[in-house]
Amino acid sequence: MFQEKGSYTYPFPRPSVTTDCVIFGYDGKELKVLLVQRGIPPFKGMWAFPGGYLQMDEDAIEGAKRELKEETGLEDAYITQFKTFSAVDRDPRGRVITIAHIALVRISEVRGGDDAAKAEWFPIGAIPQLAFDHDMILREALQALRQKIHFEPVGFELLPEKFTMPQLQNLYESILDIRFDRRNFSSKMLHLGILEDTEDRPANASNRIPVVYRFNKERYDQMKSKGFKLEF
Amino acid sequence: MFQEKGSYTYPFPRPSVTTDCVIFGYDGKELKVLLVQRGIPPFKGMWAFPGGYLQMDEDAIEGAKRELKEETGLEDAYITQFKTFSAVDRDPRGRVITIAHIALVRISEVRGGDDAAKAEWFPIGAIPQLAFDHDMILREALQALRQKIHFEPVGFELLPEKFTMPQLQNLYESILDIRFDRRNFSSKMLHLGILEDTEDRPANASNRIPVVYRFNKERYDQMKSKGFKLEF
DNA sequence: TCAAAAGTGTTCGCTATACACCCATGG
DNA sequence: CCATGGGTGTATAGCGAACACTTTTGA
Repeated sequence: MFQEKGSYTYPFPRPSVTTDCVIFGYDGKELKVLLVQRGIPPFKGMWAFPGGYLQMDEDAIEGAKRELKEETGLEDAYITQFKTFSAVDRDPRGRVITIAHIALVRISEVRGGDDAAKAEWFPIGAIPQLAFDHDMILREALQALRQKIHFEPVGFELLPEKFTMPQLQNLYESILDIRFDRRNFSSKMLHLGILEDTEDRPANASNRIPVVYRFNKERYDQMKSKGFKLEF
Repeated sequence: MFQEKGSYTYPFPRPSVTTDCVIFGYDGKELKVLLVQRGIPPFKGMWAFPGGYLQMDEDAIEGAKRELKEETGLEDAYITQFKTFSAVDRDPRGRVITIAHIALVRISEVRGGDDAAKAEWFPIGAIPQLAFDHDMILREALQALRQKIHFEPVGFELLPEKFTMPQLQNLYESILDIRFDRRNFSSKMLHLGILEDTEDRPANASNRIPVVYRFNKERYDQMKSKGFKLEF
């Protein structure tokens, strides 16, 4: 898969091209991102998004998926390109442009990476100092995620298959950093017609047992193809 | 500005990186795009978006602006990155990825390009066969423009400084390919509070003289910073 | 006076919002 | 029986959509 190291010569200079993955997860309390600690200079010891060189036989999404799999073991998570960062001096080693992606994963399904690199989940509100221009990338990724959640049911990629209305609400509140009224949130969600009552009633903590829902993707795709807009 | 031709050697292969510009314009009737006809293979004789190699001392937006200026003479048009295309086989000459941009210009302000290449405006509904994967790029650019116009006042970049309500409506209808009710469109627009009556009353054709408006950018920025959403 | 284009206001239904009480469970 | 958390309905206001007639101008 990887190219042999060797010697590649071109008549004009070329930048290196990498893909980076801003991997979002949700632990039931907060929105988090997965970061890896750099073991080598530049920015040794600082944290960064998983990423690496784009191979000659893969496109950007494939590259990002490869990075995601190396870091989390996941093969079919939600992943989407969101912006390419190309500032001339963003990497002190030379001209490197990066095609940045957003991935949404269930933290519970993540296993340790193949990489030796130390990886860790950080809450969105407590991000350590980041390498390169990754603080800017994170800002823009968050903004893109917030935009997206208004029109696409992306939240469900972050929750387990079965979830309760309070969990869903808490996720939306974590992502958008605003509070919703319980009654209004619930009725708006239910009226969208994309949630399915699983009839599951698992024993809970010391309080009333919540209804457990599942996201009905078929229904959503069907409604979308008939031209309805989600708009949350 | 351009690198000297020479010999640049790297330990790993690198893709070429280009920027492309989907340049939209509006002639008062239809939404159009500016295309240039390719004079050399591959795809000789077919049409393509203005674009070219990213230089080592410019970032993607600068590259796109440079291409835009070469083709139209314009230096300060609206321009924004929208997606990077990186399919392995998108260019038969080798691995080339392109950072695609959308530019919005006033056709009347465009002058012939520096390039010898033949450039021409094509209505969105009558696009000739395009080189490379530019048909896909156009589809996605249109989609991005349609998304954007719901939340940002991008339409004004395509109209002359002074315009009438029917012109503005026709532009929206051209971009979104739907019809609006005159009364609803007008009142919705006016209630946004971002249009200013110029008091101009130019002689017209054989009918009632319309009110001439101007986009009040200061007002818009002010409202935006106070957290209002446009939503059209 | 006619044709063409532009201006304008009202009604209705839906949706967003604000808001308070009851229910189920475990301790 | 109490504390905790979850479920539910109603009233109001504002916005989007539907809809028709009048005004201005030049020919």
